[in-house]
Amino acid sequence: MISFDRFEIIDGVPIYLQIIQYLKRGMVSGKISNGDALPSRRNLSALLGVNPNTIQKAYHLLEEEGLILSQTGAKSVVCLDSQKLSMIRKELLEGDIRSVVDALKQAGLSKAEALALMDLYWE
Amino acid sequence: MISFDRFEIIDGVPIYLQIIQYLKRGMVSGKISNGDALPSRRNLSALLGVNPNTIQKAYHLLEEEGLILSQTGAKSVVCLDSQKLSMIRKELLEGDIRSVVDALKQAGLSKAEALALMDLYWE
DNA sequence: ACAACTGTACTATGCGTATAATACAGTTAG
DNA sequence: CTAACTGTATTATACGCATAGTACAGTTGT
Repeated sequence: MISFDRFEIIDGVPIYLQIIQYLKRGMVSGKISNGDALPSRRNLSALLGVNPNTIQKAYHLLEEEGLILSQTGAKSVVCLDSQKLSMIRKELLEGDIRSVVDALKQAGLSKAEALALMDLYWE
Repeated sequence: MISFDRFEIIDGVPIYLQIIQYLKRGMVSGKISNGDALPSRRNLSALLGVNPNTIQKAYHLLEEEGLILSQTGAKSVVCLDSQKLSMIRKELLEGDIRSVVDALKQAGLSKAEALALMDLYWE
């Protein structure tokens, strides 16, 4: 069963997007694999303290992306292959890096300063 | 006059927050200094293609933070000292770095991989 | 002084996110 | 089989973001 232990809601970002992002990052890291069962919509909503409809929205979008499979009555299940995985990896990492690089450049930092800062904050 | 030449709206993030962030980053980088005049609400709204009320919201919040001064009839003006500046610098950079470090860790990257990726995408 | 600009205020509308409550249909485990 | 769980669907409400339009008060430059 996929765990949401270290999941924390950031406000300002839509919750259903954070859930999708969390699961995709789990897939990229290898913590979540093909065939893994997802928590039920009702369970996860209770665990995270959000509305079941919010979980449904996240799961539904993942289904549309072909990353999970759902059938009425049964638990939803991760549906992943190496091709999908490398797509997600590229999409996620590129987005994360581009946004921080833009931000730090706009703040006037040099590449060296940026790298030093990231090195410092890694712990 | 403060320029918004290289400002581009990202969707998914509230526009008024992007404007605030853009100005703060300009202050941190030194491109925006104490006393600089801001574009009028109407001008900037036309330039960015957004509603004047959206600009007003951003400027109003900056006023509440004490970073700009406005008086009816006259242009708004940046109000900055070295103390405010170091506060903003810390707030901005810490936020940017923390979020990307969290994201990359969650995706299973090592520190070295993260630094290499940032080095690669800096151009 | 006057016209053109400035900041400020207010109402109304639409859209997306999130919540709440309810209902129905299919699976699964005892 | 049956009870408890699953996914799915619907309606209603509330809030924040953004838009549109209008209005008024104060400044600035000619």
